[in-house]
Amino acid sequence: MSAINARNTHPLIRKLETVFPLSDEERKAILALPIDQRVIEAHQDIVREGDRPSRSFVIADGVACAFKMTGEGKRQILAFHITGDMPDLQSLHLQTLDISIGTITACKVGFIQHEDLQRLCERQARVAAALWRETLIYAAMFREWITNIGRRQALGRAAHFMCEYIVRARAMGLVEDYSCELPITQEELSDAMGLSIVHVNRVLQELRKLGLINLESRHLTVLDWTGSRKSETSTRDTSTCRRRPRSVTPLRQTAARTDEQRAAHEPLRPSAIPETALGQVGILHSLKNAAAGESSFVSSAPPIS
Amino acid sequence: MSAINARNTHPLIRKLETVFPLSDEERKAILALPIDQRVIEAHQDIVREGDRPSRSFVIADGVACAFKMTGEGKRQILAFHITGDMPDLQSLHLQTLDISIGTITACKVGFIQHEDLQRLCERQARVAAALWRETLIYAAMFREWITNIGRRQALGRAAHFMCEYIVRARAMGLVEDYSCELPITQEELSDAMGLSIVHVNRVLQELRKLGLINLESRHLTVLDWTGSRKSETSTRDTSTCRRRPRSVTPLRQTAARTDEQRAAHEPLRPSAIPETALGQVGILHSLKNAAAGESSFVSSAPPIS
DNA sequence: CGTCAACTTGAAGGTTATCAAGGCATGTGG
DNA sequence: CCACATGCCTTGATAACCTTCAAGTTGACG
Repeated sequence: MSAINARNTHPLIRKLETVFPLSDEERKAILALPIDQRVIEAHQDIVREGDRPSRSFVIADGVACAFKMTGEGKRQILAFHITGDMPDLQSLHLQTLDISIGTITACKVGFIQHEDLQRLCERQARVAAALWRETLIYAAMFREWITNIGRRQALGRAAHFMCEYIVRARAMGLVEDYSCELPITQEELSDAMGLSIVHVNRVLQELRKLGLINLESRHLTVLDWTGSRKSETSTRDTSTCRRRPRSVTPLRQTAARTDEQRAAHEPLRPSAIPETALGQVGILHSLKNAAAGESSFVSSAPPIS
Repeated sequence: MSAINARNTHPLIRKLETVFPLSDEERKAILALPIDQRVIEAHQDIVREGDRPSRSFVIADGVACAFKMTGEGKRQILAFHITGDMPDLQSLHLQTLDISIGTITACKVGFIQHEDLQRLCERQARVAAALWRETLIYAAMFREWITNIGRRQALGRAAHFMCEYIVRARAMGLVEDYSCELPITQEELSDAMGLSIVHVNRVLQELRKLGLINLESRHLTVLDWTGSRKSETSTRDTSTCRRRPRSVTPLRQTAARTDEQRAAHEPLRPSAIPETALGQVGILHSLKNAAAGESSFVSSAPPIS
């Protein structure tokens, strides 16, 4: 809310400018898009699996989520969407939606007709590319999400989630001092992380006890971003990796963070501490890549003091 | 192998034609792409997390996988890629790779320079859209994968996986009578499904015991696709869904399969049996949506007798 | 002051991981 | 042709992690 109305710009422009600065012409073209703005109250579905929307939408304010239901009636939340996101941008090319999107908090939502977007894309090639890129970034987030759920246990999973969320919020300027609104209930968190509510509750308490996060009245603060309390780098031992013995470097991820990449983001780089702590290795790395291929994603956000 | 060499066409053309028929001009443009074909042996990385490739590649034959490594050295496989796939197409717009891609079997791989692809996209708008769509389909697969790992337990997870794999293979014409090659070890399966090897082994045996699949010497057959052994539709009861009580229709997925969609795919439609059986509800539904928005994805494959 | 949603806690049981060992096929060199 | 190694699959026992059930607490709000 606050930060958003402060900068009174078109959410789409803000979003795209986290990638590259727009030309006047491009900006004008976006501002010319007919937008149908609405407020949708909390806990409502905006679109549903199986719909064939003729328009997409931007979230101008609030938090929404994309989810699927299992045949058994279990819900899996796939992503939380914040200001500037276009959660169903894919429907521009994929007619039938494979996900539902619902609000978490009340949301200000701007609907844009597909035809208008299509026309914009035809005329402004760079904008088209930026939108494509946007969908690719979502895909990268999904990959991160899979890895988190598939290969980390509850504590690390929650820690990772918090980091990821705050990095994303930061890119939209919603973070100050590693601190942001997190208007998401534990039930919703559990559906996002593939855990039970009860266990999420316990894990969050554990994170608090470890002095890693502060989470109260829907406000999240990451206390130990840099991983000052590292519990030894010992886990980073080759012997840990039983799998894939033929591979040249099983712990490839470590190697993948080149010095160049490291240097570019020093202030935000989490340390190489093991799963149990915040500041998890993979997070920024992937998100950063995903976001901009480059530094722009992170560095376009206001610097953390 | 067999089926691929039989139809001796450009893998990219075959792939794109699962979406819509190409014009002669488009076909010519694709055939004119300079491609660097190579054979890469099994269990080798093709590209790695952190790389900044200047080219993408098509898999002309064989199976590869996209994966990430955790800080702890655990591997999560995100997708298996078969003939016709372009696993790192995203690198066309996202400079730094957030995943590694390695071969499972020996692969015939065709590398295409980004500049050439870019030029193709500029000149053939429909091809550009098709490629964009291709990346969107991958994203839909990732979403399906998240749901599978996050909200299903081992047996259903494995069942779902088998269905998904065979549907994908089928779209490339690699399936006959619900039967295809599955040259993937249990270890690799475990990294894909977020389980331990031991447990994957047990779950596969369970599926065999239930008479749902046949899996030996790297050949998979789905025996009970239609779910003839349904164990009552009883799970489809509203009371099952404790979560999200405010939502209008919690079991939205059911409703989402409209009659129209149903009719279009009757022969392949899995029944609405619970998690424990193959022919899991979500699979075709999402994949189908993801794939074509329409029927084309599935129906372009040779019909199952 | 009562209600409701969200959060919290304890106890019990189920699913899945881990450890350890054995089996079976394939391939290689002597 | 046999000994040996290697990769993959299999099995049993034990323990850890997480879910479920059941109940209680807290805070916001009318």
